[in-house]
Amino acid sequence: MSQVADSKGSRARTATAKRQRLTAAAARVVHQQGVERTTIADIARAADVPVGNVYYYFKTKDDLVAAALSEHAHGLQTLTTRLDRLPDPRQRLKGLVAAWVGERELAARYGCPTGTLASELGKRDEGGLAEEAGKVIRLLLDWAGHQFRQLGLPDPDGLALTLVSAYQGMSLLANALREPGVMTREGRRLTDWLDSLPDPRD
Amino acid sequence: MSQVADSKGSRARTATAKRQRLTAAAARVVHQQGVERTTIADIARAADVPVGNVYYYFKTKDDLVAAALSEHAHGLQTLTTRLDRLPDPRQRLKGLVAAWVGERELAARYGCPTGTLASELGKRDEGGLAEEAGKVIRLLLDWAGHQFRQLGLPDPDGLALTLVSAYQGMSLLANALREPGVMTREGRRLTDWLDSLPDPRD
Amino acid sequence: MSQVADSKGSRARTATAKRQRLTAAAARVVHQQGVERTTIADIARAADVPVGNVYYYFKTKDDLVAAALSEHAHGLQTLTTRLDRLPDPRQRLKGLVAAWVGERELAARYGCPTGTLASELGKRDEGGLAEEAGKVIRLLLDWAGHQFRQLGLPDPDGLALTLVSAYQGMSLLANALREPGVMTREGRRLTDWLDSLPDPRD
Amino acid sequence: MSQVADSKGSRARTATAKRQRLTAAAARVVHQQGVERTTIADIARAADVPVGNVYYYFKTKDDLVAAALSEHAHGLQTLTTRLDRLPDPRQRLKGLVAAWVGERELAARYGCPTGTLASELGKRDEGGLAEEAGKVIRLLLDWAGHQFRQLGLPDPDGLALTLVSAYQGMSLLANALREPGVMTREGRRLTDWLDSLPDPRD
DNA sequence: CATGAATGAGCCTTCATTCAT
DNA sequence: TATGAATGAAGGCTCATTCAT
Repeated sequence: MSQVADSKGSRARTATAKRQRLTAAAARVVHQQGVERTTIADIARAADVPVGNVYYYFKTKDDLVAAALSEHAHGLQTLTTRLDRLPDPRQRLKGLVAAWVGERELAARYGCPTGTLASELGKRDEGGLAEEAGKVIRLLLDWAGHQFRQLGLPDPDGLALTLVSAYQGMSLLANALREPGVMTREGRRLTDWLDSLPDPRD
Repeated sequence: MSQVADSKGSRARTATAKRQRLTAAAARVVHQQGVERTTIADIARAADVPVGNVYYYFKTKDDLVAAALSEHAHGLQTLTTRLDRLPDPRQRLKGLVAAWVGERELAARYGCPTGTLASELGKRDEGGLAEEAGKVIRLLLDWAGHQFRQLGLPDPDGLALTLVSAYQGMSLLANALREPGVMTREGRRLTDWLDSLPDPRD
Repeated sequence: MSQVADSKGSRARTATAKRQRLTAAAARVVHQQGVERTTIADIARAADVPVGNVYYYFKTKDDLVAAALSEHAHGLQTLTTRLDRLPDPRQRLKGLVAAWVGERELAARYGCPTGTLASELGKRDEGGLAEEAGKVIRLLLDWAGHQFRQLGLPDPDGLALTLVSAYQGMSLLANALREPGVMTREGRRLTDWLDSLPDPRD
Repeated sequence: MSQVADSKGSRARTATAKRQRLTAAAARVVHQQGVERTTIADIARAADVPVGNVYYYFKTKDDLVAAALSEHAHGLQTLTTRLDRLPDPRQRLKGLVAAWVGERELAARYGCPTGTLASELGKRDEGGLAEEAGKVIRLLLDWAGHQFRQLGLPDPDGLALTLVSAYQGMSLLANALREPGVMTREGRRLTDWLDSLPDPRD
């Protein structure tokens, strides 16, 4: 009994693992090369999966891109979940900024994964992937808005917009100029800004 | 003789006009569709030039992209030149922000022409087009830095970075969320910020 | 012990049932979609059998097509066996025509199962399936020839050919024109023709 | 002037010739192999055109099939136009039958070009090619109906249906049985039938 | 210089068939 | 026997680029 279960479980586990490998590879390669320049073969190679087999897990290339997107969303949620353990909303926001700065090398090389993806997908008409990318960014906006709200600040959503917008801007510039230092500098500015905000709860 | 001259002149003029039409078309279409999704045929059609003829003016597709890039650089210079007529650096910077907000519909649909281009080109290794895109953004940074410097503010280049970064961020978010309102809101914030900066020259 | 026996028996019965389900599904789906447009997966789905399992019962796709063919042959024999119960050969032939007309909706949508299959398989070189299809049609020719012979008519095989040919023609036209009425009209004509034939036995 | 005209003409002629070659090759190869088993490469090879170039003339494979269909329609009209020169409608109809019988070898090998095409296309849902095939067959029905009408016979369209139906049936059987003799025998029967019809105009 | 046509490499996707358990 | 997964060979189609005139 347990053998059968194990057997099935192992197969399922393998299948899931492969799917996961493909998703992760898609997220990584698409971040690095962009959607259009990324080949199914590229992703298959990165995931060490035969090309033809990719289609067993993802019906189309767009499905893979969607998976990459949700992988980024997942990474985002992992981060915010971790930050949520911090007691103070302001600390959480500063932790977010710190995380961004921590990724400065990647950002300087390839930009923000979600932002560049949204940018590229935004130039499409069909598929609905652009909307999907927008949703991932909204996750971040919502979380940040929640923190600002907890701080009791007026217009928390506006503040979130400013924060996330600053992140996207600094990522894009760091990337365009190939200068991780942009992340450091603007990150510090954001941290200072967060510190400067009053805490009406006092 | 004069006929021949006229003919040549007219041809030359025509030729120049064609080149210009192609450049403008490339800038427009690439902004809308992105580099990879844009076909030489797309640009040729938009410029009303036969496909085969494009290659007389541009040796490769990358040359056309470079032309699109310089077209954006040119547009940028036209704008800053106009703003330079304003007497006050602060007014010039606010004029820049106003210009950005004025393009909010386009930004919400396709993002910042230069920013999205830089983002897409940044995912390439070869060609040097990424560097080219960086240069165009630097033009903007330099101009803004110049204004902040004229205002006598400390760290003018840092302020320029913050300003341009904010622009790229708000364009990307407006685009990702398909909300021109982001441009309006963040534009107002930038204007307020510019107004809030001291003028050490006083 | 009896459990094991039952189990085996049930399995065997199940296995046979599965084979039968696959055969029936193949006949149906191939009739509807044609050989080339039909996927093993299509048939497996229609038979509610896992794809991988199909190959336990049929070594190749062609084997499945052959099974579909013999399924049609079987259906044909079921029909002629039923008609054979009628006392008069002329009644039997008219019964055949009536059966054809009874299938007019299916014929108008997908043509004669055997005829369209023969037509498609006829465009192959290898495999011998074309011959197989020819044999099924010959079954019909033989049966009809037998009836005409019993009627004592001269050239009974020629009459059979004319009859079956008319059936194939009207099926094809009904299908091409998507008009079941063709079956009705030509069926009536065939019935009248059968009635008009003399009965030399009188 | 004439040089330019010639030059353009020659190019146009070449292009047209190539298109024509592709159309003819498509008609031929599709007749022999069927739609699904025919690859673009097959047609390209038969027309001696590089594969990639095919798409300059035909946007999709279906376009090529449509071209093959209209090629058959064209052949049909060439035939009927020739027959129209005969003074008597009955002679024209008998001429049609004779033409069919003349093609018996091809019919025995590959069936009626239009009929088998209609049969294969009829198993599709999309594309509208099935309808197109139906139209080609209607051309034949209409012409035949016109002849019967000129003969002053009652129900001329019904007679046309019977005639064309007989043709499709005998082609299919000749093909399925691989016996050109079927065409001869049934052709003779049709000729006799046409002769047996009264001429109400007498 | 202009232009329709040509070329070929490459990409996404499908599918019959096989494998591992 | 059963079954999800794996594999690899095509096939349709696109497109940057080149050619011939």
